[in-house]
Amino acid sequence: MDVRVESHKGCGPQIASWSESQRPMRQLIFDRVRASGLISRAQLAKELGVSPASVTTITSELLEDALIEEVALARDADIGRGRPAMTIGVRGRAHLVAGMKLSDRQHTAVISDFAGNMLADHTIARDPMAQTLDQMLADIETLLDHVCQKAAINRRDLSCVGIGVPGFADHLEGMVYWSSTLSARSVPLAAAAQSRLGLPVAIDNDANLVALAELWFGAGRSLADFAVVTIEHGVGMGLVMNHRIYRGAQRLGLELGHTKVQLDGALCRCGQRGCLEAYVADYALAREAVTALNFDSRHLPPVTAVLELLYQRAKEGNGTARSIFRRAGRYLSLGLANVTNLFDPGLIILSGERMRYDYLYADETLAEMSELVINSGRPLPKVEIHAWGDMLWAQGAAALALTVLSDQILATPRDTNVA
Amino acid sequence: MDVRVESHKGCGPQIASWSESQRPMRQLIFDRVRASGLISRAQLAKELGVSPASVTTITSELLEDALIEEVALARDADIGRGRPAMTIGVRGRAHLVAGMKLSDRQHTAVISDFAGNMLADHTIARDPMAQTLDQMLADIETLLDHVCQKAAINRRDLSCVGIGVPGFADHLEGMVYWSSTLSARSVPLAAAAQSRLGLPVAIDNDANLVALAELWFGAGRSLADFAVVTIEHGVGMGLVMNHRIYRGAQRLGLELGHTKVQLDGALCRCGQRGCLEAYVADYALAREAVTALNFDSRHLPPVTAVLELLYQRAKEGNGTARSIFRRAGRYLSLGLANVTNLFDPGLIILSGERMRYDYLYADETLAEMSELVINSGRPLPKVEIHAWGDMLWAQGAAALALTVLSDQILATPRDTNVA
DNA sequence: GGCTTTTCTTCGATGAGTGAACAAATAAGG
DNA sequence: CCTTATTTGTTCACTCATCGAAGAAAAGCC
Repeated sequence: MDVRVESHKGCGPQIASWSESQRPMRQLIFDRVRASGLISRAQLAKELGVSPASVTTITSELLEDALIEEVALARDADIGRGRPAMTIGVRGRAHLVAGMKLSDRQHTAVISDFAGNMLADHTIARDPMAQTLDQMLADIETLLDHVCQKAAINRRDLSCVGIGVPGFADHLEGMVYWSSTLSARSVPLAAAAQSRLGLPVAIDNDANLVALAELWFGAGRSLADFAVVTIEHGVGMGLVMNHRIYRGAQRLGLELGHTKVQLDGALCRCGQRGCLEAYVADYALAREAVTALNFDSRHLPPVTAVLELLYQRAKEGNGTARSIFRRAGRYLSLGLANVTNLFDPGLIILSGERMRYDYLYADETLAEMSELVINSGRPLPKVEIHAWGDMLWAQGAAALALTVLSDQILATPRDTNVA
Repeated sequence: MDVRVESHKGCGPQIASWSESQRPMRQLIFDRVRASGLISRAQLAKELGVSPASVTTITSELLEDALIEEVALARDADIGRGRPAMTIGVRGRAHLVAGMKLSDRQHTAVISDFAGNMLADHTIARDPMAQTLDQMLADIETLLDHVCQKAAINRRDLSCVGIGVPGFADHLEGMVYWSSTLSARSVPLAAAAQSRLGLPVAIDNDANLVALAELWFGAGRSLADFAVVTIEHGVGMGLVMNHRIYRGAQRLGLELGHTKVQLDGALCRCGQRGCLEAYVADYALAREAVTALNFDSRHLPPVTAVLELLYQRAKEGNGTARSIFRRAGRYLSLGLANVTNLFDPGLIILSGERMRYDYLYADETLAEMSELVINSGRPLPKVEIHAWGDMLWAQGAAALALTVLSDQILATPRDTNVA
């Protein structure tokens, strides 16, 4: 009957092995406790879709390991009858981590406890010049010691350090392939810092840190997917997909600042032409400002001062100054439209100190963006402006350290880390 | 001692519930068998990192359900000593599915068995005009009946139908928000086809089908991440991430064709200006050709004929014709560079019948692309050209139907589908 | 003071997966 | 030809995570 020849050449994706796809419930429960701050066991069971029995078992293990603690709820909080809930939260004192953001003009660091409470911060200024690895390590060490002193702790009390750098950083490999702050290419920063500090170190691209900060502390906490676009000395992007940072297939993607928006366009500091960055980053505005405001090119004030002056002139009604911001705004809207067309996120967060130059994000810009997004028949992504400072980036680095740390602690078999 | 105030406001992403993250081993084993074509139980255990005992248990269940079958290996295949392996493969006869690709000038369909073997195909030509939903459903029904007849099966023997359409299609909701082939917007195509055909129907954007086809049958099978760019009447894109199709955060992303490559640029058929499509899609070339070749604008030949002529002229050395291809090539390289800068895939597959106009993908274009990709210190993605026809798209649709079908069969508790 | 309600724990049951032993089927070697 | 080594596949008792049900604990309500 069935004379059809059945070949067996196979089809379908060749997916990796079994063990990787499993995320143990220990981690899920811990993550949930940390995300909630304080939560009762009953609530945990409901939210995770797990039996109360399992929650009891696992939380008692975590309590025994002193990773979480029971906290009596404030008296006025529980309304309604029934046995009052005993809430649990992450035990902040269990571990301490540091987060640092290295950038062109300053390095910032924070100390955070295991529950994500910020205990201290510190900033050191620096010259915007590329450093050698040794210089950078020295800076890192100094900064770390200062912030530890502020938090009244010893450096050895830390369990992990997270570091964010501008440029091409591979989180997984711990490599920095290029950074404006480093003179050398392909630097194994994570390993170098780890041996210098005697502490576990995790690194990442700085834009990812902002995304992580929004995911951990900000607007993104309740969202599965959103994008963060940072505009500072360069233009960066971080993307959260399904509650995770997406770093590109080979972990060096999302270089929004260097997507081309114009063939043979404006010169970018990367050496290529037509990059988005070459139209909207601070140096792009500054170099036009120098022309427009007739500066003496031999005695240029710092970039921030130039921009401040340009902003003043624009507010006063100076047409040339306005047109500079105007063009940057138009290209920004084009860049955001492309992000929307490609990633279709539900929310785009614009971040960066310079967001206060509101010409950049004027309603005009957002309206333009909506005109450049292909009309798919569905609502456009919301756009939010978060003009937070460098502290946020360092907090993202702390969050990075916390993920690495807690994953490591919880993944290992229990009896090895009873300490 | 520790007077630090510990607040418990919580931090970290708020991830969804437990049950979703689990993918049962039944599915993993089945997927692996299908991917391998023929594989022994011992090999399965090794590749999945699972004990042989579990493999025996689960495969015997699958055998009982007649989803897989034992196939004696060819005599000359087994070299080496030890008990010869008994290989298993997906039982093709277990189910049949259809895949269809609807496009402007033709509709294509294939019949595939459960193991992914193509049994028959059929194509019907049509006028490039938008249809009503009823007309499209009629076309679908006719096409399906024809291809079933060729495969000598009854329509009711099918277990699932996969359909790909150009435009904005939401796979999850089964909605088509806009398509060049449909006159109406926001059409619930999956539901409509399902009730018309009396069969389960899954739909998707057509570019995703090519990505799926590459993932199931082509170069992408061994890769976790790659991108597919299709150039036909429009420019589409499919992305595979971690062995899965990525559809954008809200499932309508990856509209590469409508990313803007020029402010106030060429007019696109979407009504906006500066879309990549407006420079490299077939209609973009054709409208320039009409000017360059001095056609009588009242009696235009079909687009394909115009392009063919343009290609001839360019090959003969006609400067204007060459410049048309040249410009398209430059913008294509810009688009590919942006894909690389954002997604950083290891491989980009260029697909589409028109890839034979090799001016578009000349070494020149690829060289240009590499100059537009930011130099991260790591190798550029490979670019492959696959000039396959519409049949590939329909095969992708069949793969879509197979994923939906097998996930559904394997996810349900076992005893309910012993039939 | 009962009664209801909610939280949390205890304990036996269940089921998925494993390890180890063993049966089966072959090649290599004397 | 018979033994030995080797590989495949199965069986079965065991572990471990999770669940359901029952019950203990701690409140408010009447």
